[in-house]
Amino acid sequence: MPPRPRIKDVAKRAGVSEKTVSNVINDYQHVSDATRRVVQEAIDALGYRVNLAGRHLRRGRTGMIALVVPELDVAYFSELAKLIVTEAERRSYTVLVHQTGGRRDREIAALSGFDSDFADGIILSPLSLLPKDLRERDSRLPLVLLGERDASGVSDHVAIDNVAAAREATAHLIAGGRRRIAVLGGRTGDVAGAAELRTRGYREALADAGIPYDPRLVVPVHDFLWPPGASATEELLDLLDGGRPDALFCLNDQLALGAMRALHERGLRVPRDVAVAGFDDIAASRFSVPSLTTVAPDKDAIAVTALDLLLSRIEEAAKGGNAPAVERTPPHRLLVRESSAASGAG
Amino acid sequence: MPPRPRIKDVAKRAGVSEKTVSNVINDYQHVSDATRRVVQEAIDALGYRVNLAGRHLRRGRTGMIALVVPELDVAYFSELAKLIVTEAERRSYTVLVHQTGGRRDREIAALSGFDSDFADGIILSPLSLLPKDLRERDSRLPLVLLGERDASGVSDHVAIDNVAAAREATAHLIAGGRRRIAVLGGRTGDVAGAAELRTRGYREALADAGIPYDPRLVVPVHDFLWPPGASATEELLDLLDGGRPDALFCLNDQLALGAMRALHERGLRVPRDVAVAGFDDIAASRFSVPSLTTVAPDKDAIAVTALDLLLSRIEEAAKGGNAPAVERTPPHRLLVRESSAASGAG
DNA sequence: AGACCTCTTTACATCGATGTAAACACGTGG
DNA sequence: CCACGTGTTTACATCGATGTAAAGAGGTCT
Repeated sequence: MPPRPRIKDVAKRAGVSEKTVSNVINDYQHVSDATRRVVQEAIDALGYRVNLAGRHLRRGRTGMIALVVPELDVAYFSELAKLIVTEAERRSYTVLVHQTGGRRDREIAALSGFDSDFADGIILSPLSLLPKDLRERDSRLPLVLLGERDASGVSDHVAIDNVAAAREATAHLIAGGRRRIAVLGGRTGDVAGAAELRTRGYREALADAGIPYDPRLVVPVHDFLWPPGASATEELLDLLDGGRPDALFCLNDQLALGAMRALHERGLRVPRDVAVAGFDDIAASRFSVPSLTTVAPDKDAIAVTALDLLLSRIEEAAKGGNAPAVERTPPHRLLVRESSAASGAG
Repeated sequence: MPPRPRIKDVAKRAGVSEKTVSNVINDYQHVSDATRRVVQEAIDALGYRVNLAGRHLRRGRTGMIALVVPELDVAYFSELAKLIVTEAERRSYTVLVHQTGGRRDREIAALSGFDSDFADGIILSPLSLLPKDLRERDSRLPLVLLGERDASGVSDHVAIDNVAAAREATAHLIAGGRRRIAVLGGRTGDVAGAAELRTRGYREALADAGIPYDPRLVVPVHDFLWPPGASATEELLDLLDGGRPDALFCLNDQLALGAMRALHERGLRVPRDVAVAGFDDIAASRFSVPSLTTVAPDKDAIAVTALDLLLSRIEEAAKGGNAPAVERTPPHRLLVRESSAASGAG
């Protein structure tokens, strides 16, 4: 089989210059119809396709963006990845996927494109990144942060209003007659991560209802997955002297599903004995038994907004601009399902 | 801020030629320690990082592989994607992710690298691709197919033994006293897709046990997701004259979870009234209520094998070789959980 | 006819890194 | 002392596409 044809070969065959072929490929305005036709025929005949390495080198842009998430198999991130890949494709960008495992060193590496300048921009969903890491970043690579508060105002940021969302979810549980509401995955402290913000919203809702805050009900977990959800639940159920919760607000859906599993094993009924609410609205939550009440971030909006921001940053960077960082807050809503029906007695 | 340094700048600063810098970067053997040190210092001082576009153009390889799956948010694929991305990274490759939505035209486009020659190789998990599409493929881009039978022997292929796995799962249900076993997502026909192969295994198990085959119990579905699982189940439960199934063998776990949800809504208990088994062993299946019996393909082995094959193909292609297509069959095992406990009466 | 436009096409340099092949340096053995 | 080998460094061409600037073609207006 012959080697892949190059622009040179197309030019030769069409009897025009290489630049004219390039002009046809790139839809340059001033190309006569006749020339265009001849060139196109040569392209088709030879089966020519542009060599992206050459184009990238010359243009200085790759047409790729990096998507960096903690783990691809965590439903929230895979659902988001799906949307971002799809949306990027619509805009003629290809997505490179990296995983950090939530490790700070990996997240820092991502900030500067993993020691290469390959992607035109980065969408990063950090877990452990500190504000100072952002401030100390020396890369000019366009960057959009997802989901965690960008305390430094250093880069564009897209996240729902975590405090408000958590407050609504907690208020909903309270409205259902629950009083001892635990937070799985909760964390207090001044790091402004998703866990802290959601915990803050929870405390605000308690305060609104005049319910005293019991720190024993805030259970940090290491991974936001099923098993920690189950074990945190076990732990809570062992609380004595009336400390046992009548509701679990889980900071993501996997924790909630793990929790429901543990409740089931203890013979407790959801929502009769314990109400459960989650966060993220992953697809599985609609079909669990019982179905899970959860906060649904508008993932489409998140994906579209992140790409809008990133691509306009890329535009801007090409022109040498440097506009101030932007903060976007896509909507969310509370989806009430079976797991949080009002308690009978109260 | 100064522009990004190039090899030229490093060379100037270190007082050596550009090629020597390149040699240092690429760990070329014959570089004196003194030179190496000087160059490394210049690299560090300037914060030099290779420009991949330049390297790619020169080398003719990009260091990227494309992973093409139907949908990233389908748990089986996102779990696989996680493993493949991780494994590729270990081998210094970066992964480009594409989604086909299971559409044949997209899968065909993937076969030749989506009209660009960007990736060094492709891992494709097809749903609708036909054997003839493979035979007609004119690209020499290294390719590994996942999960569907490569009837044509045209390219490397990695898949578990779907027939045997389905046979084991079905036999397990039969051993638990079930006699009317439905197949959700089943399909008869001669296309050798996963659905057909698994259905074949199911029929073999029935034959082994001397149970007559009832075509009404084979319910094709369009998407392998929860809602079709639920609606197919509704349909089966409406079967009259003793046609109602006492077990559901679902060709993936999402179908199974949707089915369990539908059973729950009809007031049927799993496994007492109806046993359920799935396929794929997605993480959620371990924590559903009841937990789901399922066939667990060895996903690690699949990921590692696919990368082994692909990378050696890439090696080989660089040398102009052309070894015959390879077929690999990673192991699988049946995970028996709550959803398929033996029926009481029988 | 000549000056001047606009539209189309082209020659050439360039993006950054690296393979090739040759030059250079330093020993060793005859 | 010179030929030769091993190890190290370098000049130069090259990968493929495209931006720049200028040349060519054809027409209009005076």
